[in-house]
Amino acid sequence: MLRAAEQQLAASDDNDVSTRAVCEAVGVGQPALYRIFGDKAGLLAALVDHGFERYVERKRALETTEDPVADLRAGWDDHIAFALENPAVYRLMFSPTLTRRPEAPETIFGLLSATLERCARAGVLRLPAPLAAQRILSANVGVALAVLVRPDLYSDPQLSTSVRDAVFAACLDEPGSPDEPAGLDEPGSPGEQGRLDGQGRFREQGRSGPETAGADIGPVAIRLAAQLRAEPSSPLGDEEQQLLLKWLDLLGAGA
Amino acid sequence: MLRAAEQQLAASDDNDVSTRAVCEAVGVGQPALYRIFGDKAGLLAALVDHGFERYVERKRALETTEDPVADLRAGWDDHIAFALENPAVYRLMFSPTLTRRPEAPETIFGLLSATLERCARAGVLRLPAPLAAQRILSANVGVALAVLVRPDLYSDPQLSTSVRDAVFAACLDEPGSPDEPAGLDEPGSPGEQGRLDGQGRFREQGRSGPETAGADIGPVAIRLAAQLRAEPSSPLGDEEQQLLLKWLDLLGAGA
DNA sequence: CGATGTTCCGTATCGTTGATACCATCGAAG
DNA sequence: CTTCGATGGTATCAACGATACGGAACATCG
Repeated sequence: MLRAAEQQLAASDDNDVSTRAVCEAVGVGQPALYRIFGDKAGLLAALVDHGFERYVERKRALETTEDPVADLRAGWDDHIAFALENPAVYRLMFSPTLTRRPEAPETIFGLLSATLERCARAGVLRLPAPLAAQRILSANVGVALAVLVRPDLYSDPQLSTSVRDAVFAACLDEPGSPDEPAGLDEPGSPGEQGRLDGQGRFREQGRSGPETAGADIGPVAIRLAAQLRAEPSSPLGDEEQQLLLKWLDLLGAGA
Repeated sequence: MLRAAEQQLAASDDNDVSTRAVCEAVGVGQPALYRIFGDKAGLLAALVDHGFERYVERKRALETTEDPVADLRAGWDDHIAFALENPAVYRLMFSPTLTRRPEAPETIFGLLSATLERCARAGVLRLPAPLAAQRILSANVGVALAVLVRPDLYSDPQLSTSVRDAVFAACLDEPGSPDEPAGLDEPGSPGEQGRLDGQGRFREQGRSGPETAGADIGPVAIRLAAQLRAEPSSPLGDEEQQLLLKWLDLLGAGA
């Protein structure tokens, strides 16, 4: 029945389905639908949940490499690809007019935050993961809806990648920022979004043990401590500042 | 009649109106509506056009200063403000499920491109205006819809400005790139969504004297805080860690 | 084996909504 | 006064969401 509903949804031009048509396509009466989903909104909610399920499943299937930033980019691109491959369901999933708001987006936030946490562990995340997730997802959905609903207006083949890199650049702290030489990438080959980085940037920290994360915190703590010592004016009091410096030295020593 | 329709639209929870209710509110029969707008989609289209009209009118009312980049930022903020002030109409205007697609968005593109051309004349635009307009508008709509439809998930009061600056940074070539004014605004106070625009946005840029070194402390503190949050294992105790994070946030906020 | 209850399905139906046919009223021209 | 076009309203149709009611199949129990 969900299949039939999705087909009819994709076929219809106004992204709406009638319970009669769905039931007739499956070969049952309307009460069956109402017994199963309780409501038309229930049917649509189930459809949305099914869409989110596929979305999450797909996202989980994306292999996680040792480069969390590359995974982040792949996640963005996969989001766009999902939207373009399932336009009807995507429109429904992110439609501003939803009676029942699904809880799946929180799962999405969780997945995205997980990747972002990996970035944070690598020391390239400049702000808390939840905030970065909000920025990334809102922009991602905006671009997806734009190219989905008005491809005539949003016709730049590099729209997605450029907004992606822009938002990422604001959240991450990459050594060699890609920095957008717009138009170098062949517009005709959008499939390959291009290895802007690649060569295992943080490999030099190298030690494959669990110490890697702690080793990344150290330099940052040392740097901050040095800055604080050089800059006496601080919103903190003297005693607090002393204690903070002590802790930073502790973190810098790597425990 | 448009007023009545808009009121009913704002009142209804599913962003839909019935022709009967609208006509009854005005005091006429349904045929009047169908003679005027021809269709329910026509009524909604007129409503959307009316919304775009106000939007454009508002945008034209924004004074143009000698700083096109500031005007660009004001335009973004005004877009968000319009969305928050007219949620129902905005949802309709940018709803993915629209039968009749209005031509007003092209006017919006024109206005935005005009400001961008001014940026280009000032020598700060890094790419053709139409491409920049696509990036800016798609992200702008995405953020607006996000904070409009799911304020519970997109609760960061700095979401709009941060995405704005990120996208702008990718399109423009500013001498002093703001580069992360995103202080960690207290996550514990999500209730106040308002006024994301901008009372003297980057006032801190006024580098007057030795403060320049202090300006670098913020980002480093934010980064270290993010790393610490992502990496629970720490040589510090829980209470110490909490206090340390609080101080780091304080330093990150620059206050 | 028969009675009873539960579950499921389908037909028929209700209330609402979008959309329209048809008639009434009114003002202007002849 | 008559005629005609225009405008507004009543009644109505078709489709839709939603539900009440009855019947069939199956299981359970006496």
